[in-house]
Amino acid sequence: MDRTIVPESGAKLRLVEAAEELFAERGFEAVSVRDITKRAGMNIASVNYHFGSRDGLVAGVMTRYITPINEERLARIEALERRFSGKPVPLEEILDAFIRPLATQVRKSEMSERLFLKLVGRMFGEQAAAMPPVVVEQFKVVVTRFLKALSKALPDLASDEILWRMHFVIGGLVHAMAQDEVLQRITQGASGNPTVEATLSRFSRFAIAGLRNGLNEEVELVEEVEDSPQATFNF
Amino acid sequence: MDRTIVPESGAKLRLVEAAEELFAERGFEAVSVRDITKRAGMNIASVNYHFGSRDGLVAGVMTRYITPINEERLARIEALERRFSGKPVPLEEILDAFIRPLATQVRKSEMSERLFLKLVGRMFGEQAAAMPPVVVEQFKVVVTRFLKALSKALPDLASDEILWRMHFVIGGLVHAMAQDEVLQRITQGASGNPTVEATLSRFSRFAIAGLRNGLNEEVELVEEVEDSPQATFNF
DNA sequence: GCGGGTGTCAAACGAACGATTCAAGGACCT
DNA sequence: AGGTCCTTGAATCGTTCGTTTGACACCCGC
Repeated sequence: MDRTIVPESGAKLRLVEAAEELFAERGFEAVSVRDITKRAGMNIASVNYHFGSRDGLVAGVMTRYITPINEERLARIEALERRFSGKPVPLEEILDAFIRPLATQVRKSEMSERLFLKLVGRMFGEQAAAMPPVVVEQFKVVVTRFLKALSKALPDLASDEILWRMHFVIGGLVHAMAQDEVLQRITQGASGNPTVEATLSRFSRFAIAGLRNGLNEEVELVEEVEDSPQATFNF
Repeated sequence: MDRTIVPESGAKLRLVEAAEELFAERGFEAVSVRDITKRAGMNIASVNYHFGSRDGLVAGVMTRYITPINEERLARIEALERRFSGKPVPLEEILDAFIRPLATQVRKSEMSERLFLKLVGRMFGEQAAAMPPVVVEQFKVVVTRFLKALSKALPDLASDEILWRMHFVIGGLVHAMAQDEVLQRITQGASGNPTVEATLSRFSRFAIAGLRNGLNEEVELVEEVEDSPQATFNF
Protein backbone atom coordinates (compact mmCIF):
# COMPACT_ATOMS: atom_id res chain seq x y z
CA MET A 1 0.00 0.00 0.00
CA ASP A 2 1.26 3.39 -0.97
CA ARG A 3 0.57 6.09 1.60
CA THR A 4 2.38 8.94 -0.08
CA ILE A 5 0.23 12.00 -0.01
CA VAL A 6 0.69 13.21 -3.54
CA PRO A 7 -0.52 10.43 -5.78
CA GLU A 8 1.37 8.89 -8.60
CA SER A 9 -0.27 5.55 -9.28
CA GLY A 10 -3.22 5.62 -11.63
CA ALA A 11 -5.81 4.62 -9.07
CA LYS A 12 -4.81 7.24 -6.54
CA LEU A 13 -4.76 9.87 -9.22
CA ARG A 14 -8.23 9.00 -10.42
CA LEU A 15 -9.56 9.27 -6.90
CA VAL A 16 -7.93 12.60 -6.26
CA GLU A 17 -9.18 14.05 -9.50
CA ALA A 18 -12.73 12.92 -8.88
CA ALA A 19 -12.55 14.31 -5.37
CA GLU A 20 -11.28 17.66 -6.63
CA GLU A 21 -14.19 18.11 -8.96
CA LEU A 22 -16.76 17.17 -6.37
CA PHE A 23 -15.20 19.26 -3.62
CA ALA A 24 -15.15 22.22 -5.96
CA GLU A 25 -18.77 21.74 -6.88
CA ARG A 26 -20.28 21.05 -3.48
CA GLY A 27 -17.73 21.78 -0.79
CA PHE A 28 -15.59 19.46 1.24
CA GLU A 29 -18.15 18.43 3.79
CA ALA A 30 -20.98 17.77 1.38
CA VAL A 31 -19.17 15.05 -0.57
CA SER A 32 -19.12 11.44 0.61
CA VAL A 33 -16.59 8.80 -0.25
CA ARG A 34 -19.39 7.06 -2.09
CA ASP A 35 -19.80 10.09 -4.32
CA ILE A 36 -16.09 10.18 -5.00
CA THR A 37 -15.64 6.50 -5.75
CA LYS A 38 -18.73 6.51 -7.91
CA ARG A 39 -17.40 9.34 -10.07
CA ALA A 40 -13.99 7.71 -10.20
CA GLY A 41 -15.60 4.43 -11.21
CA MET A 42 -13.97 2.64 -8.30
CA ASN A 43 -14.99 0.69 -5.26
CA ILE A 44 -15.95 2.31 -1.99
CA ALA A 45 -13.08 0.65 -0.21
CA SER A 46 -10.51 2.14 -2.53
CA VAL A 47 -10.34 5.42 -0.66
CA ASN A 48 -9.44 3.73 2.59
CA TYR A 49 -7.08 1.39 0.87
CA HIS A 50 -5.11 4.08 -0.93
CA PHE A 51 -5.38 6.99 1.47
CA GLY A 52 -6.06 5.35 4.82
CA SER A 53 -9.14 7.45 5.41
CA ARG A 54 -11.33 10.12 3.93
CA ASP A 55 -9.23 12.77 5.65
CA GLY A 56 -6.18 11.32 4.00
CA LEU A 57 -7.77 11.90 0.64
CA VAL A 58 -8.67 15.45 1.56
CA ALA A 59 -5.08 16.04 2.59
CA GLY A 60 -3.95 14.61 -0.72
CA VAL A 61 -6.18 16.99 -2.65
CA MET A 62 -4.94 19.98 -0.72
CA THR A 63 -1.32 19.09 -0.97
CA ARG A 64 -1.55 18.49 -4.67
CA TYR A 65 -2.85 21.98 -5.24
CA ILE A 66 -1.15 24.15 -2.68
CA THR A 67 2.36 22.80 -2.79
CA PRO A 68 3.23 23.94 -6.32
CA ILE A 69 1.63 27.32 -5.68
CA ASN A 70 3.79 27.98 -2.66
CA GLU A 71 6.87 26.66 -4.40
CA GLU A 72 6.33 29.10 -7.21
CA ARG A 73 5.78 31.90 -4.73
CA LEU A 74 9.08 31.20 -3.07
CA ALA A 75 10.87 30.93 -6.37
CA ARG A 76 9.45 34.25 -7.50
CA ILE A 77 10.24 36.17 -4.35
CA GLU A 78 13.75 34.81 -4.33
CA ALA A 79 14.23 35.82 -7.93
CA LEU A 80 12.97 39.30 -7.13
CA GLU A 81 15.30 39.70 -4.18
CA ARG A 82 18.20 38.60 -6.32
CA ARG A 83 17.20 41.02 -9.03
CA PHE A 84 16.95 43.96 -6.66
CA SER A 85 19.97 42.74 -4.72
CA GLY A 86 19.35 44.12 -1.25
CA LYS A 87 17.26 47.09 -2.33
CA PRO A 88 13.57 46.97 -1.43
CA VAL A 89 11.45 45.11 -3.97
CA PRO A 90 8.55 47.26 -5.19
CA LEU A 91 5.21 46.43 -3.64
CA GLU A 92 3.63 45.61 -6.97
CA GLU A 93 6.24 42.97 -7.64
CA ILE A 94 5.86 41.38 -4.23
CA LEU A 95 2.12 41.14 -4.51
CA ASP A 96 2.40 39.80 -8.01
CA ALA A 97 4.76 37.11 -6.80
CA PHE A 98 2.18 36.17 -4.21
CA ILE A 99 -0.90 36.18 -6.39
CA ARG A 100 0.23 35.16 -9.85
CA PRO A 101 1.14 31.58 -8.95
CA LEU A 102 -2.57 30.98 -8.56
CA ALA A 103 -3.06 31.79 -12.21
CA THR A 104 -0.05 29.76 -13.23
CA GLN A 105 -1.27 26.72 -11.40
CA VAL A 106 -4.76 26.93 -12.81
CA ARG A 107 -3.37 26.49 -16.28
CA LYS A 108 -1.69 23.25 -15.31
CA SER A 109 -4.92 21.91 -13.90
CA GLU A 110 -7.23 19.64 -15.80
CA MET A 111 -10.16 21.31 -14.17
CA SER A 112 -11.82 24.34 -15.51
CA GLU A 113 -10.78 27.65 -14.08
CA ARG A 114 -14.07 28.04 -12.34
CA LEU A 115 -13.73 24.78 -10.49
CA PHE A 116 -10.17 25.47 -9.57
CA LEU A 117 -10.91 28.83 -8.03
CA LYS A 118 -13.79 27.44 -6.10
CA LEU A 119 -11.69 24.60 -4.82
CA VAL A 120 -8.84 26.74 -3.61
CA GLY A 121 -11.27 29.21 -2.11
CA ARG A 122 -13.06 26.50 -0.23
CA MET A 123 -9.86 25.11 1.15
CA PHE A 124 -9.40 28.19 3.24
CA GLY A 125 -13.00 29.02 3.87
CA GLU A 126 -13.84 25.63 5.27
CA GLN A 127 -10.77 23.61 5.85
CA ALA A 128 -8.07 25.89 7.20
CA ALA A 129 -7.90 23.75 10.30
CA ALA A 130 -7.66 20.45 8.45
CA MET A 131 -4.63 21.47 6.43
CA PRO A 132 -1.90 18.85 6.30
CA PRO A 133 1.19 19.58 8.41
CA VAL A 134 3.44 19.60 5.39
CA VAL A 135 1.43 22.40 3.85
CA VAL A 136 1.21 24.37 7.09
CA GLU A 137 4.97 24.26 7.41
CA GLN A 138 5.35 25.46 3.87
CA PHE A 139 3.00 28.35 4.55
CA LYS A 140 5.08 29.45 7.48
CA VAL A 141 8.09 29.73 5.25
CA VAL A 142 6.13 31.67 2.66
CA VAL A 143 4.67 34.10 5.17
CA THR A 144 8.02 34.76 6.81
CA ARG A 145 9.63 35.41 3.48
CA PHE A 146 6.94 37.72 2.14
CA LEU A 147 6.57 39.59 5.39
CA LYS A 148 10.23 40.45 5.33
CA ALA A 149 10.01 41.69 1.76
CA LEU A 150 6.90 43.72 2.53
CA SER A 151 8.55 45.31 5.55
CA LYS A 152 11.30 46.62 3.34
CA ALA A 153 8.88 47.81 0.69
CA LEU A 154 6.67 49.56 3.24
CA PRO A 155 9.17 50.88 5.80
CA ASP A 156 6.65 53.27 7.37
CA LEU A 157 4.32 50.47 8.41
CA ALA A 158 4.69 48.53 11.62
CA SER A 159 5.13 44.88 10.83
CA ASP A 160 1.98 43.81 12.60
CA GLU A 161 0.06 46.38 10.61
CA ILE A 162 1.44 44.71 7.51
CA LEU A 163 0.24 41.37 8.79
CA TRP A 164 -3.21 42.78 9.33
CA ARG A 165 -3.38 44.12 5.84
CA MET A 166 -2.11 40.91 4.32
CA HIS A 167 -4.83 39.19 6.24
CA PHE A 168 -7.40 41.45 4.63
CA VAL A 169 -5.85 40.88 1.23
CA ILE A 170 -6.04 37.12 1.62
CA GLY A 171 -9.65 37.39 2.68
CA GLY A 172 -10.61 39.31 -0.41
CA LEU A 173 -8.71 36.87 -2.56
CA VAL A 174 -10.32 33.80 -1.07
CA HIS A 175 -13.75 35.32 -1.11
CA ALA A 176 -13.46 36.38 -4.71
CA MET A 177 -12.27 32.95 -5.72
CA ALA A 178 -14.76 30.91 -3.77
CA GLN A 179 -17.98 32.73 -4.51
CA ASP A 180 -17.98 32.64 -8.23
CA GLU A 181 -21.72 32.68 -8.69
CA VAL A 182 -21.53 36.16 -7.33
CA LEU A 183 -18.76 37.08 -9.70
CA GLN A 184 -20.75 35.80 -12.60
CA ARG A 185 -23.65 37.97 -11.58
CA ILE A 186 -21.48 41.02 -11.18
CA THR A 187 -20.11 40.73 -14.68
CA GLN A 188 -23.35 39.48 -16.09
CA GLY A 189 -23.41 39.00 -19.79
CA ALA A 190 -21.20 41.91 -20.66
CA SER A 191 -17.84 40.79 -21.99
CA GLY A 192 -18.40 37.15 -21.06
CA ASN A 193 -16.88 35.41 -18.08
CA PRO A 194 -13.81 37.08 -16.67
CA THR A 195 -10.64 35.07 -16.99
CA VAL A 196 -8.71 34.12 -13.91
CA GLU A 197 -5.95 36.51 -14.81
CA ALA A 198 -8.32 39.40 -15.33
CA THR A 199 -9.86 38.76 -11.94
CA LEU A 200 -6.51 38.46 -10.25
CA SER A 201 -5.07 41.57 -11.83
CA ARG A 202 -8.19 43.48 -10.95
CA PHE A 203 -7.74 42.30 -7.43
CA SER A 204 -4.08 43.23 -7.44
CA ARG A 205 -4.85 46.86 -8.18
CA PHE A 206 -7.27 46.94 -5.31
CA ALA A 207 -4.91 45.22 -2.89
CA ILE A 208 -1.90 47.34 -3.73
CA ALA A 209 -3.83 50.49 -3.00
CA GLY A 210 -5.07 49.09 0.29
CA LEU A 211 -1.63 47.96 1.33
CA ARG A 212 0.18 51.10 0.42
CA ASN A 213 -2.25 53.92 0.95
CA GLY A 214 -4.18 52.80 3.98
CA LEU A 215 -3.34 55.30 6.66
CA ASN A 216 -1.09 53.95 9.32
CA GLU A 217 -2.45 53.31 12.73
CA GLU A 218 -2.65 56.14 15.20
CA VAL A 219 0.76 56.56 16.71
CA GLU A 220 -0.23 56.10 20.31
CA LEU A 221 -1.49 52.63 19.53
CA VAL A 222 1.52 51.51 17.59
CA GLU A 223 3.55 49.43 19.96
CA GLU A 224 6.48 48.29 17.92
CA VAL A 225 6.84 44.56 18.21
CA GLU A 226 10.42 43.46 18.63
CA ASP A 227 10.56 40.73 16.05
CA SER A 228 7.15 39.89 14.68
CA PRO A 229 7.65 36.20 15.15
CA GLN A 230 6.01 33.12 13.73
CA ALA A 231 2.78 34.90 13.13
CA THR A 232 1.39 32.65 10.47
CA PHE A 233 -1.71 32.46 8.43
CA ASN A 234 -2.51 30.11 5.63
CA PHE A 235 -2.68 31.40 2.13
CA MET B 1 -47.08 26.05 16.96
CA ASP B 2 -45.27 29.27 16.30
CA ARG B 3 -43.32 29.27 13.06
CA THR B 4 -42.15 32.85 13.12
CA ILE B 5 -38.51 32.97 12.22
CA VAL B 6 -37.26 35.36 14.84
CA PRO B 7 -38.07 33.79 18.17
CA GLU B 8 -39.93 35.40 20.99
CA SER B 9 -41.12 32.56 23.18
CA GLY B 10 -38.67 31.37 25.80
CA ALA B 11 -38.14 27.94 24.34
CA LYS B 12 -37.35 29.17 20.85
CA LEU B 13 -35.02 31.76 22.24
CA ARG B 14 -33.10 29.22 24.28
CA LEU B 15 -32.69 27.01 21.23
CA VAL B 16 -31.49 29.83 19.05
CA GLU B 17 -29.00 31.01 21.63
CA ALA B 18 -27.60 27.55 22.15
CA ALA B 19 -27.34 27.10 18.41
CA GLU B 20 -25.54 30.41 18.01
CA GLU B 21 -22.85 29.46 20.45
CA LEU B 22 -22.30 26.05 18.94
CA PHE B 23 -22.33 27.30 15.36
CA ALA B 24 -19.80 29.93 16.29
CA GLU B 25 -17.56 27.40 17.95
CA ARG B 26 -17.69 24.58 15.42
CA GLY B 27 -19.36 25.80 12.26
CA PHE B 28 -22.84 25.21 10.95
CA GLU B 29 -22.36 21.77 9.53
CA ALA B 30 -20.51 20.29 12.47
CA VAL B 31 -23.32 20.83 14.96
CA SER B 32 -26.18 18.37 15.29
CA VAL B 33 -29.62 19.04 16.67
CA ARG B 34 -28.67 16.74 19.49
CA ASP B 35 -25.80 19.03 20.40
CA ILE B 36 -28.07 22.02 20.32
CA THR B 37 -30.89 20.57 22.35
CA LYS B 38 -28.43 19.18 24.84
CA ARG B 39 -26.87 22.56 25.46
CA ALA B 40 -30.29 24.18 25.60
CA GLY B 41 -31.43 21.54 28.08
CA MET B 42 -34.34 20.59 25.87
CA ASN B 43 -35.63 17.56 24.06
CA ILE B 44 -34.45 16.50 20.64
CA ALA B 45 -37.89 16.96 19.19
CA SER B 46 -38.08 20.58 20.24
CA VAL B 47 -36.14 21.82 17.24
CA ASN B 48 -38.51 20.22 14.80
CA TYR B 49 -41.50 21.33 16.82
CA HIS B 50 -40.50 24.95 17.05
CA PHE B 51 -38.65 25.47 13.78
CA GLY B 52 -40.01 22.74 11.54
CA SER B 53 -36.56 21.42 10.78
CA ARG B 54 -32.91 21.93 11.47
CA ASP B 55 -32.69 24.27 8.48
CA GLY B 56 -35.48 26.31 10.00
CA LEU B 57 -33.37 26.82 13.08
CA VAL B 58 -30.37 27.81 11.00
CA ALA B 59 -32.54 30.34 9.21
CA GLY B 60 -33.70 31.65 12.55
CA VAL B 61 -30.15 32.15 13.75
CA MET B 62 -29.17 33.97 10.60
CA THR B 63 -32.19 36.18 10.53
CA ARG B 64 -31.78 37.15 14.14
CA TYR B 65 -28.28 38.40 13.48
CA ILE B 66 -28.34 39.85 10.03
CA THR B 67 -31.65 41.66 10.03
CA PRO B 68 -30.75 44.32 12.59
CA ILE B 69 -27.37 44.85 10.94
CA ASN B 70 -28.92 45.56 7.59
CA GLU B 71 -31.60 47.73 9.12
CA GLU B 72 -28.97 49.85 10.77
CA ARG B 73 -27.06 50.05 7.52
CA LEU B 74 -30.09 51.36 5.72
CA ALA B 75 -30.86 53.82 8.47
CA ARG B 76 -27.32 55.13 8.42
CA ILE B 77 -27.06 55.53 4.67
CA GLU B 78 -30.41 57.29 4.57
CA ALA B 79 -29.34 59.64 7.31
CA LEU B 80 -26.15 60.39 5.42
CA GLU B 81 -27.97 61.12 2.21
CA ARG B 82 -30.31 63.44 4.05
CA ARG B 83 -27.40 65.17 5.70
CA PHE B 84 -25.58 65.72 2.42
CA SER B 85 -28.84 66.44 0.62
CA GLY B 86 -28.08 65.38 -2.93
CA LYS B 87 -24.35 66.01 -2.79
CA PRO B 88 -22.13 62.93 -2.89
CA VAL B 89 -21.54 61.36 0.51
CA PRO B 90 -17.82 60.99 1.26
CA LEU B 91 -16.48 57.49 0.79
CA GLU B 92 -15.37 57.21 4.39
CA GLU B 93 -18.90 57.86 5.59
CA ILE B 94 -20.41 55.33 3.24
CA LEU B 95 -18.03 52.61 4.24
CA ASP B 96 -18.52 53.44 7.89
CA ALA B 97 -22.26 53.11 7.45
CA PHE B 98 -21.67 49.70 5.97
CA ILE B 99 -19.19 48.36 8.48
CA ARG B 100 -20.03 49.97 11.80
CA PRO B 101 -23.38 48.21 12.26
CA LEU B 102 -21.39 45.04 12.81
CA ALA B 103 -19.80 46.60 15.87
CA THR B 104 -23.09 48.00 17.04
CA GLN B 105 -24.77 44.65 16.84
CA VAL B 106 -22.01 42.83 18.65
CA ARG B 107 -22.59 44.98 21.70
CA LYS B 108 -26.22 43.95 21.84
CA SER B 109 -25.32 40.31 21.75
CA GLU B 110 -25.04 38.12 24.78
CA MET B 111 -22.20 36.29 23.16
CA SER B 112 -18.66 37.34 23.43
CA GLU B 113 -17.26 39.40 20.64
CA ARG B 114 -15.13 36.53 19.50
CA LEU B 115 -18.04 34.19 19.06
CA PHE B 116 -20.10 36.80 17.33
CA LEU B 117 -17.47 37.55 14.74
CA LYS B 118 -16.90 33.91 14.09
CA LEU B 119 -20.59 33.33 13.68
CA VAL B 120 -21.17 36.11 11.22
CA GLY B 121 -18.04 35.19 9.33
CA ARG B 122 -19.14 31.61 9.05
CA MET B 123 -22.54 32.58 7.76
CA PHE B 124 -21.02 33.80 4.57
CA GLY B 125 -18.13 31.45 4.33
CA GLU B 126 -20.26 28.35 4.60
CA GLN B 127 -23.87 29.19 4.30
CA ALA B 128 -24.27 31.92 1.72
CA ALA B 129 -26.50 29.61 -0.28
CA ALA B 130 -28.71 28.64 2.65
CA MET B 131 -29.63 32.19 3.51
CA PRO B 132 -33.32 32.71 4.21
CA PRO B 133 -35.25 34.51 1.44
CA VAL B 134 -36.18 37.35 3.77
CA VAL B 135 -32.54 38.11 4.39
CA VAL B 136 -31.59 37.78 0.73
CA GLU B 137 -34.25 40.29 -0.18
CA GLN B 138 -32.99 42.65 2.45
CA PHE B 139 -29.46 42.34 1.10
CA LYS B 140 -30.63 43.29 -2.35
CA VAL B 141 -32.03 46.50 -0.99
CA VAL B 142 -28.84 47.23 0.91
CA VAL B 143 -26.59 46.55 -2.06
CA THR B 144 -28.65 48.69 -4.39
CA ARG B 145 -28.66 51.54 -1.95
CA PHE B 146 -24.95 51.47 -1.20
CA LEU B 147 -23.97 50.97 -4.80
CA LYS B 148 -25.80 54.11 -5.74
CA ALA B 149 -24.10 56.07 -3.01
CA LEU B 150 -20.70 54.69 -3.97
CA SER B 151 -21.25 55.58 -7.60
CA LYS B 152 -21.73 59.19 -6.63
CA ALA B 153 -18.76 59.17 -4.30
CA LEU B 154 -16.51 57.56 -6.91
CA PRO B 155 -17.70 59.11 -10.19
CA ASP B 156 -14.61 58.02 -12.09
CA LEU B 157 -15.23 54.33 -11.48
CA ALA B 158 -17.47 52.21 -13.66
CA SER B 159 -20.25 50.76 -11.58
CA ASP B 160 -19.23 47.18 -12.16
CA GLU B 161 -15.71 48.06 -11.07
CA ILE B 162 -17.26 49.34 -7.86
CA LEU B 163 -19.08 46.06 -7.47
CA TRP B 164 -15.86 44.16 -7.88
CA ARG B 165 -14.13 46.20 -5.26
CA MET B 166 -17.00 45.91 -2.84
CA HIS B 167 -16.77 42.20 -3.38
CA PHE B 168 -13.12 42.27 -2.36
CA VAL B 169 -13.95 44.43 0.63
CA ILE B 170 -16.58 42.01 1.81
CA GLY B 171 -14.17 39.13 1.43
CA GLY B 172 -11.58 40.78 3.60
CA LEU B 173 -14.21 41.62 6.16
CA VAL B 174 -15.61 38.11 6.35
CA HIS B 175 -12.20 36.54 6.41
CA ALA B 176 -10.98 38.81 9.15
CA MET B 177 -14.04 38.11 11.21
CA ALA B 178 -14.19 34.38 10.75
CA GLN B 179 -10.59 33.40 11.29
CA ASP B 180 -9.96 34.86 14.65
CA GLU B 181 -7.33 32.38 15.72
CA VAL B 182 -5.21 33.97 13.07
CA LEU B 183 -5.99 37.43 14.32
CA GLN B 184 -5.03 36.43 17.79
CA ARG B 185 -1.71 35.18 16.56
CA ILE B 186 -1.07 38.31 14.57
CA THR B 187 -1.55 40.54 17.57
CA GLN B 188 -0.01 38.07 19.93
CA GLY B 189 0.39 39.22 23.47
CA ALA B 190 1.19 42.81 22.67
CA SER B 191 -1.65 45.14 23.66
CA GLY B 192 -4.05 42.29 24.41
CA ASN B 193 -6.85 41.15 22.14
CA PRO B 194 -8.01 43.71 19.65
CA THR B 195 -11.51 44.97 20.18
CA VAL B 196 -14.05 44.60 17.46
CA GLU B 197 -14.03 48.28 16.80
CA ALA B 198 -10.28 48.46 16.55
CA THR B 199 -10.34 45.63 14.04
CA LEU B 200 -13.10 47.19 12.02
CA SER B 201 -11.56 50.63 11.94
CA ARG B 202 -8.26 49.11 10.96
CA PHE B 203 -10.05 47.37 8.19
CA SER B 204 -11.85 50.53 7.16
CA ARG B 205 -8.60 52.33 6.51
CA PHE B 206 -7.44 49.49 4.32
CA ALA B 207 -10.71 49.23 2.42
CA ILE B 208 -11.04 52.94 1.77
CA ALA B 209 -7.63 53.04 0.20
CA GLY B 210 -8.41 50.04 -1.95
CA LEU B 211 -11.72 51.44 -3.08
CA ARG B 212 -10.50 54.91 -3.85
CA ASN B 213 -6.95 54.55 -5.02
CA GLY B 214 -7.00 51.30 -6.93
CA LEU B 215 -6.32 52.23 -10.51
CA ASN B 216 -9.31 52.04 -12.75
CA GLU B 217 -9.53 49.31 -15.29
CA GLU B 218 -7.91 49.77 -18.64
CA VAL B 219 -10.24 51.86 -20.72
CA GLU B 220 -10.69 49.43 -23.56
CA LEU B 221 -12.17 46.88 -21.23
CA VAL B 222 -14.60 49.19 -19.52
CA GLU B 223 -17.90 48.58 -21.17
CA GLU B 224 -20.32 50.82 -19.39
CA VAL B 225 -23.27 48.81 -18.27
CA GLU B 226 -26.56 50.57 -18.80
CA ASP B 227 -28.07 50.15 -15.39
CA SER B 228 -26.01 47.77 -13.28
CA PRO B 229 -29.06 45.80 -12.32
CA GLN B 230 -29.86 43.40 -9.54
CA ALA B 231 -26.28 42.40 -9.17
CA THR B 232 -26.42 41.20 -5.62
CA PHE B 233 -24.08 39.69 -3.16
CA ASN B 234 -24.68 38.92 0.43
CA PHE B 235 -22.97 40.97 3.05
C1' DG C 1 3.48 -23.38 -11.75
C1' DC C 2 3.16 -21.84 -7.57
C1' DG C 3 3.15 -18.86 -3.37
C1' DG C 4 2.93 -13.94 -1.82
C1' DG C 5 2.24 -9.41 -2.40
C1' DT C 6 -1.09 -6.08 -4.67
C1' DG C 7 -5.36 -4.39 -5.84
C1' DT C 8 -10.44 -4.73 -6.39
C1' DC C 9 -14.92 -6.31 -5.21
C1' DA C 10 -19.59 -6.89 -2.85
C1' DA C 11 -21.27 -6.86 1.54
C1' DA C 12 -21.80 -5.51 5.92
C1' DC C 13 -20.58 -2.98 10.30
C1' DG C 14 -21.56 0.39 14.02
C1' DA C 15 -22.33 5.04 14.72
C1' DA C 16 -24.54 9.31 14.00
C1' DC C 17 -27.81 11.96 11.76
C1' DG C 18 -32.63 14.55 11.07
C1' DA C 19 -37.10 13.52 11.63
C1' DT C 20 -41.31 11.32 13.55
C1' DT C 21 -44.43 9.14 16.65
C1' DC C 22 -47.38 8.95 20.45
C1' DA C 23 -48.23 9.28 25.15
C1' DA C 24 -48.17 12.30 29.01
C1' DG C 25 -47.91 16.52 31.13
C1' DG C 26 -49.56 21.38 32.21
C1' DA C 27 -51.96 25.70 31.75
C1' DC C 28 -56.14 27.88 30.99
C1' DC C 29 -60.97 28.52 30.21
C1' DT C 30 -65.78 27.29 30.86
C1' DA D 1 -64.24 18.73 36.96
C1' DG D 2 -63.89 18.31 32.31
C1' DG D 3 -62.09 19.61 27.81
C1' DT D 4 -58.90 21.81 24.78
C1' DC D 5 -54.65 23.46 23.19
C1' DC D 6 -49.78 23.95 23.58
C1' DT D 7 -45.53 21.90 24.85
C1' DT D 8 -42.37 18.32 26.33
C1' DG D 9 -40.72 13.33 27.01
C1' DA D 10 -38.69 8.92 25.61
C1' DA D 11 -38.36 5.91 22.04
C1' DT D 12 -37.67 4.79 17.44
C1' DC D 13 -37.83 5.39 12.42
C1' DG D 14 -35.17 5.13 8.01
C1' DT D 15 -30.86 7.04 5.97
C1' DT D 16 -26.44 7.95 5.33
C1' DC D 17 -21.95 8.13 6.79
C1' DG D 18 -16.78 6.34 7.08
C1' DT D 19 -14.77 2.22 7.70
C1' DT D 20 -13.85 -2.80 7.78
C1' DT D 21 -14.02 -7.44 6.33
C1' DG D 22 -12.96 -11.51 3.73
C1' DA D 23 -13.13 -13.59 -0.62
C1' DC D 24 -11.33 -13.37 -5.18
C1' DA D 25 -8.44 -12.20 -9.21
C1' DC D 26 -4.05 -10.73 -10.94
C1' DC D 27 0.90 -10.57 -11.65
C1' DC D 28 5.64 -11.57 -10.93
C1' DG D 29 9.96 -13.68 -9.22
C1' DC D 30 11.51 -17.97 -7.76
